[in-house]
Amino acid sequence: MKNKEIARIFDELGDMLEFLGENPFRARAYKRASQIIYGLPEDIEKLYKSGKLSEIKGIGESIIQKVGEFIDKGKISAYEEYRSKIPEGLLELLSVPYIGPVTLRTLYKTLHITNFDELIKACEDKLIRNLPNFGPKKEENILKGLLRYKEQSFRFPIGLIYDDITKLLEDVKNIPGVIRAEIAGSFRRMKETIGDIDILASGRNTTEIIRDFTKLPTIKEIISEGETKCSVLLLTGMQADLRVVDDNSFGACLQYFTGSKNHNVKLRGIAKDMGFKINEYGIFKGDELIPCPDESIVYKTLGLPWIPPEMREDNGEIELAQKCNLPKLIEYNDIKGDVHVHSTYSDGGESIKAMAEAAIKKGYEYIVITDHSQSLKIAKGLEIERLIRQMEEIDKINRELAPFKIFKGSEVDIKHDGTLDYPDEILKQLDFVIASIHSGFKDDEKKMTKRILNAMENKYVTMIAHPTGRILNARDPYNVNIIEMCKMASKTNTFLEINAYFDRLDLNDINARIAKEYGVKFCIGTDSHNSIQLNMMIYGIGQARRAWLTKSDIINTKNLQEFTEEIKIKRKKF
DNA sequence: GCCGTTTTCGGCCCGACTGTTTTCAGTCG
Ligand SMILES: Nc1nc2c(ncn2[C@H]2C[C@H](O)[C@@H](COP(=O)(O)OP(=O)(O)OP(=O)(O)O)O2)c(=O)[nH]1
Ligand SMILES: [Mg+2]
Ligand SMILES: [Mg+2]
Ligand SMILES: [Zn+2]
Repeated sequence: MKNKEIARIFDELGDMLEFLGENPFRARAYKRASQIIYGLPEDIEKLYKSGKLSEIKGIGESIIQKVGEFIDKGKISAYEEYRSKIPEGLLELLSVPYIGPVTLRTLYKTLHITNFDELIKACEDKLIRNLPNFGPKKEENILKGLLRYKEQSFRFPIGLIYDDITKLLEDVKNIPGVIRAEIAGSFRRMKETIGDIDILASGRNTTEIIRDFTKLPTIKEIISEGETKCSVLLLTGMQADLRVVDDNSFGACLQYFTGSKNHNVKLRGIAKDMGFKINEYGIFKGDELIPCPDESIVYKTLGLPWIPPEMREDNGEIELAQKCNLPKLIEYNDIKGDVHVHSTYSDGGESIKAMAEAAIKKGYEYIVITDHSQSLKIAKGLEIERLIRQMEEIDKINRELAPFKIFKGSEVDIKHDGTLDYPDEILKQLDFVIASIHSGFKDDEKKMTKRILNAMENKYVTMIAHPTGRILNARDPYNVNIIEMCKMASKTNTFLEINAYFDRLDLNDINARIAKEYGVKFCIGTDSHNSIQLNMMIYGIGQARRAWLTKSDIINTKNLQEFTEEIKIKRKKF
């Protein structure tokens, strides 16, 4: 799929136009198109060839022509033209705090800065302060921005900072005068990675609340501080934004601060057309303020149902809300069991029984124990004899823990030659067989896709785990053809996993939404290697909600009896 | 560049904080 590649080009085209000082709305149109294409629940090439691209709002004649050019020739001439005019590496500086298109243009035109190192040097040589409309503060800020950018330009996986964020929220709630407080931003939308922490609080004396916040011991540096908001750097290097409003505005401000930006822009545009104005303080009809203590009032005033935060990406959710057609998303308490759990038999840290007891504490009815298979030696993969002994132990524990049920499973390696790591006579004895890739990540698309399709064509393979293999901030997805994988999953009744492990989240939101279009059914598994990790389930559910999945799309929302039947279906139909 | 049962031209979300601007532009949320 060329979606990502094309999206990246349009995003850069947007940057180029901003840098060149073109009409900012034109630049924004490219960025908008980039985001639409990135989040497209289909293959852009297919849409282009069937003429359906023009039906998408925000994609017009010029963009379609460029998409066509890229698909046919692998190049976009207008883009190449701009690229030859702008030094490589220059636009990267737009990601540096305090540097926007105007600043960058001045730096380039006057000091001929073209990259990170030259800009650092210019700051150190105190060349910046003398430029027109610049000064010593600006110079100092740019240097700080450069260092911050160098130190930490990546985004945090949501699971990695979940506890820190909830702790910070408690700190805010404990500030005297705070009435209500909530986490907003990408965290509330359950995005897989989080750029910064956004917290909203309500209270009367906003200035004092903000001052108290800046004195918290977890705060390293204040970036900005005013009467309604402040930005700080935490000791962890993360940025946190606090917004404080009167309690009557809490709902409107939560709506604003939850975003996404594109969702807000779309919503505000609709409000405007209807004769309203929305901002973070409320919704206005002329001069009259309609107070919004509750977020749903904002939506209700526009004749819309409340939209779950996970859907607020302007990916079509507002149109659906207008038709009162929002899906009923899977809820965080819908999960009845975990389908991807390791034990000390392979590389897990706790016994089967300990994992089962932790699952019982979470209110689950079942888990599937899925230790690694024999060829995965680094993870203590199970030889066949050990696997058989494990099955016997599971039988024994099941007698003790009934009616809770431990299913016999395995995470069977799809070997480099495309075969599975256990023979069928063994697989058929297992209740739930996971197949997954742990080697040969560099295979080309044809080979990698064939390996995975082969696995799905095995009668006994219940699910493909972490289907694209990506690791957040560490490894790109391997070259699997998502569409072919989805088609085969659907055809063979093989489930695809939404792996909830904090740095996998695989399938991700976009791919899961694509998979649903092809009729795929899912399980959410945590890939837990100890009992605390069972709690990562929420991140997987978050991605499922972001993919608009409902309870019926996800097999491990079924109760024990139904689940027992569901995992037999593929074998019966084969 | 995109869009339109109020428009095919003239709009495109709205506001806070900072710095050097003596009245507001730039960046960011
Ligand atoms: N109306 C409006 N709201 C915005 C704009 N920019 C940001 N917001 C709102 C919506 C965002 O979700 C929220 C927090 O801004 P952030 O920059 O922190 O973005 P967000 O948390 O969505 O993503 P992140 O993970 O931090 O990159 O503020 C804007 O240009 N207009
Ligand atoms: Mg944020
Ligand atoms: Mg923020
Ligand atoms: Zn695993």
